[in-house]
Amino acid sequence: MDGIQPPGRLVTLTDVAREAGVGESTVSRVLRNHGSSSKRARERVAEAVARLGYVPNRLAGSLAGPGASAQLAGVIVPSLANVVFPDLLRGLTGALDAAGIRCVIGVSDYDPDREEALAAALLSWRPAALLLTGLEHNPGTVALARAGGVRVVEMIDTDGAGIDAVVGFSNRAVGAASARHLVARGYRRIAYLGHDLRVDLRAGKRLAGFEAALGEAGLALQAQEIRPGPSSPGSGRAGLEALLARHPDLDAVYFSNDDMALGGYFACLAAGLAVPGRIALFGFNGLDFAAAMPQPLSTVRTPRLEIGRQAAACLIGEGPKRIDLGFELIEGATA
Amino acid sequence: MDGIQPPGRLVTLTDVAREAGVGESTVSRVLRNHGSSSKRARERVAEAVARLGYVPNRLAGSLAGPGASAQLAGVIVPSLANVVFPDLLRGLTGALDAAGIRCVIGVSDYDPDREEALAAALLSWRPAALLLTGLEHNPGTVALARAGGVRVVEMIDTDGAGIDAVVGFSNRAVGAASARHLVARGYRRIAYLGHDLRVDLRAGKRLAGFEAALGEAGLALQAQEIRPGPSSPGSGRAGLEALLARHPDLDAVYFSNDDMALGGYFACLAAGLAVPGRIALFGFNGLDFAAAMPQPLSTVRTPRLEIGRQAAACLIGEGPKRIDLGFELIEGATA
DNA sequence: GCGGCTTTTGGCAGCGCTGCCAATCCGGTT
DNA sequence: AACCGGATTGGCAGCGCTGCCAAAAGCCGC
Repeated sequence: MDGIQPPGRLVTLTDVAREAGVGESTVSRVLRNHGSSSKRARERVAEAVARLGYVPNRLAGSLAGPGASAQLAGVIVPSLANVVFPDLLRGLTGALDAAGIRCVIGVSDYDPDREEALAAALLSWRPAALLLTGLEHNPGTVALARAGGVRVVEMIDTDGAGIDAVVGFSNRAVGAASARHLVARGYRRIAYLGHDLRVDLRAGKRLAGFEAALGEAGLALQAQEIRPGPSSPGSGRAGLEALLARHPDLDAVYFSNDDMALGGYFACLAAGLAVPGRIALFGFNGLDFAAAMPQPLSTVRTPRLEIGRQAAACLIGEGPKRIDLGFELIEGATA
Repeated sequence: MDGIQPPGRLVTLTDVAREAGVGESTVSRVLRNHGSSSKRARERVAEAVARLGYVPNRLAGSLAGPGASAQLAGVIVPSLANVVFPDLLRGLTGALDAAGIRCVIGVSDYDPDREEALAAALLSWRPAALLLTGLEHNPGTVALARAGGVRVVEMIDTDGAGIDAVVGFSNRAVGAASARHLVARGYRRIAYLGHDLRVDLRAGKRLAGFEAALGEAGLALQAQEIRPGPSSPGSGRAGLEALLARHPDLDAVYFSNDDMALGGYFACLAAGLAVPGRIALFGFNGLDFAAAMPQPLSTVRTPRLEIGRQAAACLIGEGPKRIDLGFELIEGATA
């Protein structure tokens, strides 16, 4: 398999051509199944490839080809700690795989400057597309994306104008729907419990939509608890405990996401507070565990995988520029 | 920023050289900060780069350089649905970022053939390293990895021989430690509840270690429930319900991971079964939520991020070939 | 103002591949 | 037997960059 190569040098297409006794162009054509070639040529090339263990060098291939690399996609996500983004990647890689496109990933840690640096770094691989999260970016990032000569897809958020293609749902609408649900269920003394909003702008948009809808119902947020650091069940539990200590009269809490809500639920279990009788809980994301809870979590299911898939479709088959995939409110039993 | 380029062509190093009034080699040297250059040259190049919005083409750079691309790492994980792998990626990207190395990812869906195809696809980008999950691969994958002329790092599992470098912990030892813990706590009628073992070989190794340790204590697994599909809280809940229906006399359950265990905990809450009085639960992974539960989950914390970091170190600074990062048994309150 | 030295510079080949084009081949015609 | 159109083929330039090397520039002391 690994042949008798002088260890320093890998097998090249030229080696294959020599071994197969055909020209380089023939090998190239056969391997890419592009243009015409005789059965005999195909067989000889296949044999030589197997014999030498040839692995094409796409660096060279992409450089020589016309549109530079059309085989890589640059993806920048703010985090990998939040299930949302791996789910997004899952949808992406799944759909891109079939097209032979690989994802090169960058993690911005919710830092726009880092995002910009990553955009430049990823563009230097001349990807077919640049996939960003959200609509808010540094001017420099936008300039890079525009000048990069690549398709740009902004994922998850549709509340605002995008650079090129946008695939996601309206976070404002999610917040509004969540508020309307709580109001309709009769909750009046409602608080918000979230993680750092300065970094997670989409959570901020949900909250804005939530407050707006509350306002329309003549209500206002009774309290707001913002926990430092990333969202987590631990943070949600501590947050709800803190919130209820300060505002014992609350009857419902809107969490920035399901992880926080799960922590809140644990806090209620631990303190023996009836859910939703004493306090109602409402999440966001519709994660797996939400449905498995003794009382299914009331939340909003977001089409994370589908966003990834549609984003992939956007770079392959020139789909529409703007796709709103909506969301689904899950009534659950906690609110 | 995006200059006055004819839209088809991106700015090249030659353009920068012309704009700056210096030679191409000078631009190259300045940009890579390699070799000596005058202050004046550096300034002129910097200006030209900014003026033209130049983004280097690493495809070309890597092709021209000596060791092909040393700036990409190919990573193959079996799944992105299990938090473990995003965590791994998180550690990896974090550590690799500083070195300017980007990860190209492939998701094998626990399929060795797919893994092999992905290995070939990733190697075609001439990465500096190939990072695999686990130690079990197709012969073809191993051959590719060896012939690829790249550093190979196998992550997570240390129970067996690796191709090149191995970073992880012993899954067998985790299983054994978990069993000893349960035995020491007095549990005797112990069952295993997991997801499909044929695909998740590491879960199988944990179970093997678990059963071996049980055997040493003169005990045997009372029952075993394998749920189809991936692990999830929903699957864990349904699994525990099924298990207890068949074997009401169980006093402890070892889950394939925390997600499953969380589902089991929910099942107990829903059925009003005392944990650990009526039934003890033991997980694996040490996820965030485990500590936030009303009763902290008894589990084993695995060094997922650290595995990623050490794997990164393996490709940068020629670290040791084999790193066992161990694990930590968390006593919790559920077992 | 001139060697002798170091620093800085530009030209150019070539990394492995693909696209283009001209050459060759094949089978059937005339 | 010479001829024709399409299928198949190989040669070679060139993608954008880096490494090498020789040339040019700068610097020192005399």
